[in-house]
Amino acid sequence: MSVRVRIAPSPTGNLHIGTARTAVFNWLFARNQEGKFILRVEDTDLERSKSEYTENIKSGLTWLGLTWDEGPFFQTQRLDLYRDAIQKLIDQGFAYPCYCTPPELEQMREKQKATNQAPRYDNRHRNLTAEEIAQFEADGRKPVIRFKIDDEQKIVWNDLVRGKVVWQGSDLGGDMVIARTPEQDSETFGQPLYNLAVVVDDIDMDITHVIRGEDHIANTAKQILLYEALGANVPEFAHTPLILNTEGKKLSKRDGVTSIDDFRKMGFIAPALTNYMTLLGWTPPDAQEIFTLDSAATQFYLERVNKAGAKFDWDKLDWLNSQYLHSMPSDDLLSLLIPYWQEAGYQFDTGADKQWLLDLTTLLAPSLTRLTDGVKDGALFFVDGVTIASDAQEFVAQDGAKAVLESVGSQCESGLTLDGAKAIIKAVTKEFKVKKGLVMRSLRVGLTGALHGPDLIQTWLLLNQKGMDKTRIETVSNSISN
RNA sequence: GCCCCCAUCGUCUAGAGGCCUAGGACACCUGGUUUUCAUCCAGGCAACAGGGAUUCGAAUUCCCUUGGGGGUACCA
Repeated sequence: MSVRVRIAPSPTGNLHIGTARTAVFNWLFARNQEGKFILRVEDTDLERSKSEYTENIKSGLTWLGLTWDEGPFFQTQRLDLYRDAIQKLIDQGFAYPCYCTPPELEQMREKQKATNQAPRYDNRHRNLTAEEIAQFEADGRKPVIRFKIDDEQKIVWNDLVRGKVVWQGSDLGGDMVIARTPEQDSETFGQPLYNLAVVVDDIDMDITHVIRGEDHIANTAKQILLYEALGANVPEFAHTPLILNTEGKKLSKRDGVTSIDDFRKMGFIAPALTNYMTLLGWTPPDAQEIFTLDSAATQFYLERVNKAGAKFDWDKLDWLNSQYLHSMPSDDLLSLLIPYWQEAGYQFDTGADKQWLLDLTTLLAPSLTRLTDGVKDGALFFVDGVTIASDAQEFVAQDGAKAVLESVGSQCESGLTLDGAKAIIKAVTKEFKVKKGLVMRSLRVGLTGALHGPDLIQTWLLLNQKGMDKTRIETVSNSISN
């Protein structure tokens, strides 16, 4: 049987890094096994689900390169399927109506906690008589549907990343709710709940491997029972470790930046992000740390996925992102940078300025960690005018600097070449009998207002092509007193 | 509380009984390259949670302790 896996996000928020990482593992596994990767939107929580989040999830997965082979499927469009399954479970005696009210359940749990017992449903309505049911109905109570979970039974599965996992039925919290209270009088039961819907869908979609976060382990035990009651084959399960925050807790929306959208806006690129997410819990056999999704897929095995949670490390992500940015062809990098520059309001013509933009990209590339650094570093080249840093001001106040700048400034002409620039620097060094360092550093201050920056002559050439060198040098030299 | 899972440098990890004096990467520190910053290169610091058991031999197997995490809904 061919492999079929799925990513099943719930549209209650933007695409989360944890969901994305699960998607990565599923995608890699599907690719490795030449199987199918399916997208299913779990929107049975009508209260919290929003279509804008669905769009965000789809665009996020696409941006990351995690394309799906089938779907997206929506659970809200498959309600009949769940309804049939629930009815079947009731008919076959696997499920029954429970008329307990939320306050009653609340009270029951309070009592259990008070006596140091595990809070659970005590299965009190499992064997209601027809008379009792009639009485509840007459009282106007509406039932939820509960699926019987035998306390005595043991649930066992061979987890593909954890090995054998054993669960005791009694530790599952009692008979589980699979359908909510009906909202309309005509209905005998309401909306399906997560565990039921997941199983029905996974059966219907012939899912062979369920790869998901470790936080679902307890659900797996419950779901296996559902598979069996529905007479379906139980798929393989693999529970991946969680991504943890700095405190070592499960990364949640409250940890600030967690949505894929946020990472994109911060200047991370998709290949670096997927590379990093993969590395969080998995290492390729060859120990290579920088790899594409495609190459990882060729050697991806669930058995190599770690068991322990992994803390999210910004430093490592930054490093990976910078590696990608540094090794990328200039025109690729340029096209990534352009949107950021445009958003910053920088004026340029992508046609006429093409070569200039490419040269600028080459100049800036080694200093980029995130694409957003290109905005900061590029300001100098797109925005006229210069502000002088205090240490630069100080440097340029020394003897000779002003004269050097005035001399260089007077020699600035359009059409400056590399050799021309070198010749001017050499001539000025000779003329004033100063060290080359003084000329270079003064010139840097004259051109950029700072003591540090990328290659000076290239910087000069680029500014010259935009006619910004002469006036800038003059502005700075005029600002020097004496 | 109860149940489950997990445990190697600060972080991500390699390690399936002798190859481990525990390897790599990030971060950090030092040096080199550079007019400077960045890049790049070279080097350094730094870990098997603790205790038992098995074994000639344990980071690797087993048990206990400790620590961390997850779950415990008419959320997903």
